[in-house]
Amino acid sequence: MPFTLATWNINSVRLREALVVKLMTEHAPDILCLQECKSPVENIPLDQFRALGYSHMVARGQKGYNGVAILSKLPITDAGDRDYAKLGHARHVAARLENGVVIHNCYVPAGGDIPDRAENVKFGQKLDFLTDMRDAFRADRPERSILVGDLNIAPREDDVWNHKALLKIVSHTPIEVQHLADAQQAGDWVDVTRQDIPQGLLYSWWSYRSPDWDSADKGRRLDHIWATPDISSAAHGSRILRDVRGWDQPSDHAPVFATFDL
Amino acid sequence: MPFTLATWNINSVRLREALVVKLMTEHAPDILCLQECKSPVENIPLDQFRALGYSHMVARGQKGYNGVAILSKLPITDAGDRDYAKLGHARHVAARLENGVVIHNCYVPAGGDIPDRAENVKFGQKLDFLTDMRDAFRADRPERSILVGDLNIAPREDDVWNHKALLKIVSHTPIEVQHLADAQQAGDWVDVTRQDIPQGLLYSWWSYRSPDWDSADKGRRLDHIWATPDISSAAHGSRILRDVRGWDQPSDHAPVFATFDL
DNA sequence: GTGCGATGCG
DNA sequence: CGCATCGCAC
Repeated sequence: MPFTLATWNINSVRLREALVVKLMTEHAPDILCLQECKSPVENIPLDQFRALGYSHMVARGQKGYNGVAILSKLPITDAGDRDYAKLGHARHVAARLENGVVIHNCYVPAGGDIPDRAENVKFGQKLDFLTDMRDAFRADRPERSILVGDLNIAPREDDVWNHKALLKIVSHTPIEVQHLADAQQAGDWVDVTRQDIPQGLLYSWWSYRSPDWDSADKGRRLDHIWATPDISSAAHGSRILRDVRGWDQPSDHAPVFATFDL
Repeated sequence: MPFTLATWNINSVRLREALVVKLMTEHAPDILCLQECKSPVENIPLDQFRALGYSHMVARGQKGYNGVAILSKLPITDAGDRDYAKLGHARHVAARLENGVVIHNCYVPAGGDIPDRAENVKFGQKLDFLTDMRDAFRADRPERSILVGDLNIAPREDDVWNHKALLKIVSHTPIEVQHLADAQQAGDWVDVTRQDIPQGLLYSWWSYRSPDWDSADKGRRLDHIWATPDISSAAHGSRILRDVRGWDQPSDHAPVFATFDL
């Protein structure tokens, strides 16, 4: 049975409940992974999502920051969470489908403004988070797994609007890109989006600070869908719903989609 | 030339710009006096009001608190402000019409919760504000003048939903009512609203805290229109637009109207 | 630019 | 309850 999966940094699930409903109604992914819910789990407006067929949720939350949720039309069970870098944040949760496939929903720390762990503890935490991810995948090699989320890193030159200009900007520095690559390699993860769309500029995030985000198009691909090699060939149909960034009172992230024939 | 005047505590003129526009469009007072603008004067959205014919404004503002504005279709000139009780707040401004009539727009301090100046400095400031008003009217007896605003006192038994229950509640305590009466008497001010509507319960404010404000109807008449005796007989047509309290995202105050044939 | 918490004020 | 400020995060 094929299923479609989406990942979306929603930047407050309560404030943007209507946008989640709109995405569910108009695009109907079978599984929707959200980041930055900024809400305790009990305050996520689950009833509205349930009414649209999303009967299952596995989530972790905290009061005003972070928070990840997996909403699903298909039955899922809670597969636990990881506190990478021991930050005490709600930045990871996993769910298991009935076919055994495990979905990891991640929200990697943004890392602050200064790309130097000596000057900026947040940047160190970001690197540590990725290192802990790497070590976890090394220790327990994932199988039949999908990893999605806001990884807050644009790894490739064509994942940013200006590679040279962003080399010193957090999200595209070589050290971050290397840490992400190490984690990816440790799990043997296949970048599904780039498997489907190997060429060309591709973004999933545009800053709020530029009102003309669409014409200026200074984007970055921070949101990712990965899969382990045993199921990566089942993936297809990747796309980023850029239009969603233009909806009313939008998130600064656009949802990323992929379909798996499993 | 008759003119209609309204007073309205707007509780943020920027947030409720659309409601001001709606009142201007649907009820079109010639002069609209606002209190609790909560905005520096330069941030009041004057252009929108100008487009509806309100070409003149006389206002005083501060950053997040207080603030009074007189918007007018008729030409007005700035007639100064008073810092009663020396609070350094934007709680009074006056404007002069071409016929010489002076309009005072006042926002009397709310006075806190405890009706005791020994325990609550805000209550003392409220009384001092009224005493300073009284002394100013004694020293310079107003003529051909109108005084409007949120006076934060419901003077009469039928200005509150329960006289007995509110005798110890700030806004209806005997000492406040006496201070207001002293200020009124010092200027020989005529309560225009009660001149027109001498009998019956009359409110202009319903707390945000009760969701069923309309059915519970626990209101108070805190907003007033007064006039000096030389022009008070020209006043008629007083009304309080209770419906406005039921508009979307409303102020907790309803506008009070009167017409002057001058 | 946008949202959240805490706090002051009404 | 609702609005404003502030500091913080992204």
